[in-house]
Parts: sequence; structure tokens; C-alpha cells
Amino acid sequence: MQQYNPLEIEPRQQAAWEAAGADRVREREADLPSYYALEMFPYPSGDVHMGHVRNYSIGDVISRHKRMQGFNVLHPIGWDSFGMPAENAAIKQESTPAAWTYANIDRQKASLKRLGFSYDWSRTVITSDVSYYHWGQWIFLKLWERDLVERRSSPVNWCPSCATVLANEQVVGEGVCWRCKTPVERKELEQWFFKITNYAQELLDDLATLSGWPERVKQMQANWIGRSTGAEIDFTLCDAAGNPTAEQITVFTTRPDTLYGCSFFLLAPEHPLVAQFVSGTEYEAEVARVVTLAASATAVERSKGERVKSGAFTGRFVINPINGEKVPVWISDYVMMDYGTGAVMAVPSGDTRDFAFARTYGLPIPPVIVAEDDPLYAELAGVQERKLTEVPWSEAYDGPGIMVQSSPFTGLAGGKDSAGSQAVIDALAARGVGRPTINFRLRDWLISRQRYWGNPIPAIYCETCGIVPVPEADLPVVLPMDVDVTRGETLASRSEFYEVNCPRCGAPAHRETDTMDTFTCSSWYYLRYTDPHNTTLPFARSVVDNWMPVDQYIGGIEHAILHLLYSRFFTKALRDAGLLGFDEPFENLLTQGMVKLNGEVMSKSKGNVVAPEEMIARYGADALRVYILFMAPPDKDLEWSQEGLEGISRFVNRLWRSVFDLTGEVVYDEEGTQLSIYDEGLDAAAAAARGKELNRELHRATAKVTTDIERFNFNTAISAIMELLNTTQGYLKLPLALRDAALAARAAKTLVLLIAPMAPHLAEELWQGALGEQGSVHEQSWPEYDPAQAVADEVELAVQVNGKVKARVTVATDASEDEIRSAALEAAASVIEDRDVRKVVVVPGKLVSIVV
RNA sequence: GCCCGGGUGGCGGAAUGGCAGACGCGGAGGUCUCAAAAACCUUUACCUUCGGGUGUGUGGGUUCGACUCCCACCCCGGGCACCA
Repeated sequence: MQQYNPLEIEPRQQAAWEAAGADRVREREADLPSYYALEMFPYPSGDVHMGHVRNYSIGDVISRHKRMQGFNVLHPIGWDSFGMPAENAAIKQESTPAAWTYANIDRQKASLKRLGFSYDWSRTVITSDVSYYHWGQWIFLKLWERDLVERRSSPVNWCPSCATVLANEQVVGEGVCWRCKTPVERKELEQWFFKITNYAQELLDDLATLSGWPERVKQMQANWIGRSTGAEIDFTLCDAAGNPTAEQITVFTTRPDTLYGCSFFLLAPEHPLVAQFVSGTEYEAEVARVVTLAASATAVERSKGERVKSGAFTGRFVINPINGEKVPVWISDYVMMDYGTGAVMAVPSGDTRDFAFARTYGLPIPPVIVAEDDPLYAELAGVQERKLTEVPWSEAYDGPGIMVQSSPFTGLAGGKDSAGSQAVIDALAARGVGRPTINFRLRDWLISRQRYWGNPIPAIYCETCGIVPVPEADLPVVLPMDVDVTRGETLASRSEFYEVNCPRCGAPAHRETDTMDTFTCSSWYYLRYTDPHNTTLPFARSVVDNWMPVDQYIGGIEHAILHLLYSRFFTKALRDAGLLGFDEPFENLLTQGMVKLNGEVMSKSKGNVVAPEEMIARYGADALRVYILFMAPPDKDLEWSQEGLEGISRFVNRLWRSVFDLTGEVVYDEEGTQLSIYDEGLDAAAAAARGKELNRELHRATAKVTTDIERFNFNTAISAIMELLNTTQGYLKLPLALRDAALAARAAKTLVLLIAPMAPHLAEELWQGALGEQGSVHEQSWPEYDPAQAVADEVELAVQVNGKVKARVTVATDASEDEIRSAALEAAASVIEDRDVRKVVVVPGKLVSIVV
């Protein structure tokens, strides 16, 4: 037999699998339990990179392993093919986004096939195909019907480089665009939104049900949703003399318990009341200066907390509803218009920012919450009226404490969600000037993009009817594929697209030219995979409910908020529309780490990529797959090592030779040199011992590989196969005549079956070639093991004296505790000498601990 | 500031509270060869007066026994953040 030659074997096996339809979902075997394994689909931005190889190798091992365990596995693939990069590339290459996109899809598809991933290619979903985005538009209309779509004017994030608006989730780091890293600008624009905030509470609550998700991801989503409990409190405007007007301004606070400490009131510079307040007054100029200052600061500058807070008095006052006090209204740039109500009750003794502001502008800082161990507490405990208007502190205190100087509430516990807070809310609510509220940080999802290469928003603007949804029967709104973005052509310049009659009144109207955020496409593709050829619906409920939720989802941590949050929202919204019957899309989530080179993320712009195609050409797809699974646990970053890949290549070669050798066949290299392991002339006694050892190792390794794959410890699963191979090679040093043929055959089969999910081509070739088995290795049952046979007859125990290993003792595996104890005491006699033995702890199979 | 991860040989990494460093890489020595490659074998935490001693970021603690559990701290990575 010849040496292992992956470059010949792999394409041949791939062709054979494709011809046999090996990776198709087994629809007819509906009695099998189903398993849905999914990896995040690629964006066709160029060639397949190592991150893809890692992501899809992990998914393929899980899929193939589940298949061998008897599941009917759905393992699909597709492309997330709308989006900006296609437009940029088209401009650069004088092409169209469609041409560039589909050429890349073809290239990536060829690479994925070359890697031998077991996808059901008949279910491929490409989001820029009209057969898919048609149903994205249909879903848009369903959401619209359910009042989850809204076009409204709002301050939004604008990326000047991408020339489009962005969702909040797409503004990352210090306020930059997630794709091009350009600082984002704020603009007031009319845009389309999905009302994800309607689901804020459920999206937060259901995180608790996702026990198969990494804690980190759930934490990130919880942070992003940002729920705060507190109250809305109405302050009434008053004149300089303190006489109330009819106008009210409402604030949101998480600390109603501090209301007696409110010594001023703040509005955001953008607050609509500000101009009205100061117009024509002596305060106008200074307020205008601060407003301009705040407006000119970028999001980055404004979010620097340590910056000196600028502010100005508006000349107006409000009445604190709890004590009737007249409080001055200021503006300050640390108050944000888009959180809460854009107005804040400032309590400088209890809030760091309010404290700094009060010190800067000489405003009073009366204490209202004092910790019991604070010296100030002795002075103020039980004091109901305001006695002290200035804290002796150098900073605000925002922790829990006791309420002071707070009239009837004095003495109650203060702090976040405290009894004191509740009491104040109740008192305000009784008078109708306050109410408990929950505030979320999550904003509605801005989904319109001023770009061509996306799913058209199915809406029509009519002068008489206003904004009209495209009737379901008129779908799809087809995106013209040949728009020439290199000459600045847009959808609006295409009259056959743009000009349309109003579906309601028939008058000339025009189409919406904004397209949807690509994240809308990726928010339901996993549903389409279950029923990809449906021409009347995005998916049939009976089918989607059968496969979903996804049993195992695998992808990068960078989608912890974006894609994963949007998909959860879609699932809940579609559930409420009666289209599906489950609450969460992804039952288990594995976030894989990045592939790095010299500590840096591989990227084209850094020029430090290792191309998968090159590695395949040198070592084969199987070696690359095994390597990438072996080098690190899947959720950790992986440092690329060429030597490591060579090591795996040696391992794969050794496995090839050993399997042949186990069948009695010798492997030769091109020059005819024998490569199999040589007979070392061992005797029958050695043969018996090595046979026993090999049998034990077969059971042990099978057990370990099985549990390790189930726990996604692919690196240690491969280690276990390496150990089994090492033991096997020890056995192969026996002369042929002394080998147990049945044992050798079992070892060969086990090696091949265990490596099959990771190195599918190698396993298939050995299964049919070396072992002469019929059918595909990938359709075999996963090997069984017997834990009782995985242990030796005798075991060596360590004997510890006072916690240190001082001796060793070999006992029968099934020896009683008493036997072990006396054997250990005897073995350690010289160490113990004449000291008293106080205690002996026997841990069977492990060690004996003696305390003297 | 708040919240998550993580710190183990020269390197990647193993260890349900039970012999730290599995497995692999790299290194050293050897077999084969005219030679080399490949393959195979041996060896490889550190110190040592060869008795032994020390070692999983630091300092404490619990335990017969701690990389693992508890407390405090240091460092690295990530998320959120003038969020009221």
C-alpha cells in the first residue's frame, strides 16, 4: 500500500459523497430524532479564511458525530450576501455588487466543498436571491401589521463614510461605525424602525432560560438591554416667585429616595423646552453658548466622563413635588436627550456628576442618604427638617444608607430599589405626581439604509394616501441587479423601480428607495433552512416547529449583541404573529475564539493571513481540520503555528500507516522503503501484556472521545486518539504471528470511527480501502465502550505522608480499602518511622493519604 | 466606575478537591543512511551538596490533600458607560 496522499483521496471522496447525496437531510427517516446543527453563515466578502475553517470544522464534527449517534441531522449553509462591502468592491473593480457577490459565493462554495463539510447543499440559502428576500419583505409586512414597524423622525447615527444611517448596535467602541470605524455623527432624520423595545423585558427575562449559552454573551445582552427600575416624577414649572404654572416636566430617576436632596434641575441641551425658556432673556447668550458647545462635541468627546461639566442657568424654576421647594432649572451637556426623558432631578449629595456640577456652579449639596458608619449619621439621624445644606464630603455617596432630612421618610432605608424609594413613589403616586417606571437602555432598531445593495423596503409614498405598504400579492419588490453604482446610479434613478402607482388610490406614486439593514436578512435565515423551497410562505409552521430551535449554534463572539439579539427579537415577533411556536431560536450557543498570528487577528489589511487553500494544498483538508480543532479549546483564541500543523500532518500519516499495519499490510513510500513499524522480536508474554493494554486503551479512548466531543473539548478528544494511536504502535511492534487478529481489527476500526468526524476523507478511505468495509464510515454507528474494561487489573497508588508523596504501592484494582491501607502503611513504614499514625484517607484508584 | 472572561514549562495547552504539566510543538541524544529527508527509539518544569527541596500571578484561609473552593490584591483581554 502507498503512503497517505490526501490530495488524491479528498477530491475523490468528495465527489463520491456528492454523487451519493450523503449529506442530505434524511427526510424519509422521520422516526429518527432530529438535530439541528448550525454555524453562522458567511458573508461573501472574499475567500474563505481560517476563522471560517474553524467555525465550520467545529460544526462539522458535531454534525457528523450526531449523525453517527443516530440523529437525523440538519446541517445547512448559505450566504449573507447583501451589504456595503459589495458596493464598495463594485466601485473599486468597475463591476456590479451582484457580479462581485456571486463570484465570491462561487469561490467560497468551492473552498467549503474542498474542506469536506457535510452540508446539505440542496438547502443553500442566499439572502440576495429573490426567492429569499421576497419573504424578508413578507415578514416586514407582517411586522408592520402588528405595529412593530414605524417610520419616524429621530436623532440617529450617521456614518459619513458609508453614507447611511446605522442602528445603535452598529455603533461600536468609542462611537465608531462597526464596518469602517469612522466616527459616527448624530442627525435628526426620518427613518424606519423595528420596535424591538416592545420586547425589551422578554428579551431580558428569557436570557435566564438560555442555560446553553455562555454566561458572557448573556451578560453582554443584559448590559445592552440595560433595565433600570425607578420612577417618573412630575415637576411643575413655576415663576420666579414660586407660583406654579400649568406646565410640567417629568424626570426619570432610579433613586426616588433622594428626592429631598434635589437642589437643582437639569435639561439636556437639545431639550425642546430650552430655547423656549431662554428666548429673549438675559440667559439666552450663555445657554446658547453651552448648547453650541455640546452640539459640536462628537459622541466620543461628550462621553468622556472626566471632562469638566459645562452648564448654564435657564432663568426658570420648577417645584419639587415632594416638599414644594423651588428649584432652579439648568442645562448641562451630561444630560442625554435620548435616555429617560432628557430631564434630570439633580441630587448632588448622591450622584457623582451632580456633585461635580454643584461644586463647579456653587449649588447647595444637602445630604439625604447617610451610611450608618458615617460620622455625619450621628449628627443627622432622625432629623426631619433640613438642617444642613452642604455635605462635608469630598465626593457624592451613592450607596445604601438611612434617609435623613427627608420629613416623614426620615429613618427609612435608602438606596437603589429600597424601602425608602418605594415609600416616596407611593406618596407621589397617591397625589398623581409620580409613578413607578422601568427604563431600558435598548433603543428601537433602525433598519433603513440609504444603500442600493439590500432588500428593498416594501413601501410606497403616495401624495394623498401617505406611506402605503406594498400589498402582499405584489411581492416581491425586485431589486434591479444591474444598478451601476460606479456611476453613482441609485434606485431612485431607475424609473421602472421608482415610479409606481399607489396601491390604494392608483395615483402616481413612488417607491421607498431605502433598503433594509442586512441584519434583517440574517435574523431569520435559520428558519428558512428548515423549509428552503417553500414558494407560498417563508416557512411552514409545522416544518419549522419540528426542527427548531437550533440545537447547537456556533459562531463568533462579535455577534454577541447584534445578530443574536435581533434573531431573538424576530423569533418572538414571529411567534406572536402565529408563524412559529417557540420562544428562543438557539438552544445552545458556542462562541468560537479567533485565529491569530503572532497575537494579532488575521486580516487582509494587516497582511498577516494564512490562506486555507495553501494549507490544504500542502497538507490536505483533513490535516487542517484536525489541526484547527486540536490547537486550542474552541471558545479560546487560537495562535497559528505552522509547526503545529506539520505535527498534525505527521499524526494523520501515522494513523494511516498504523491502520494498514493492523490489517497486516505494510505501507511503503515512493522509494519503496517500508514505513510501517518494525517487529521488535517480542515474546508471547509481552504479546499478552500489550494485547491487554491495547484492549484497555480502546475502551478508555472511546469513552474519552465520546464525552469530549459532547462537551466540545475537541482538543482533548484528539489527544485521546493520539494516545490510542501511541498504544497501538506499541502493539504493532509484536511479530505478526503473535498479534491477535480480532483485536488488531477492532483497534483499526475504532481508530477510523473515532477520527471520522474530524478527518472524514481519511476515515472513509481507510474504512473502505484498508478495512474493506462496505458503505460509508459516516453512516456507521458511533463505537460503544465498556467502562469496566477501561481499567487495568492492578493500579499504582501514590502514598502521601502529611500531604507529600513519599512512596508508591501497587494493588489490585478491586482491592478493599483495608487491603490498600495496610499495603500503603507498609510501603511508607520507613518514612513514618515511629511517629503515630493519626489518620489514613484511602481514595481507591488514586492515592492513600497518611497523617502522622 | 459597573459587569464578564483569563493568568500553569521554551510554546499551544491537560488535569469530577486526589501523583501538576496529558497530548502536541520546540530542544537534546540515538537508530537507519555515503549523506540528508522521512520514519523509529530515548530524553526534556526548576534547583540540588543527589538525601532531597521548590513549583500553577501575589498574600492569606478551608482541607488529610488546593491549579481547582473561600477572602483580599496584582496583571492581561473583553463588554457597558456622564444611563440619571
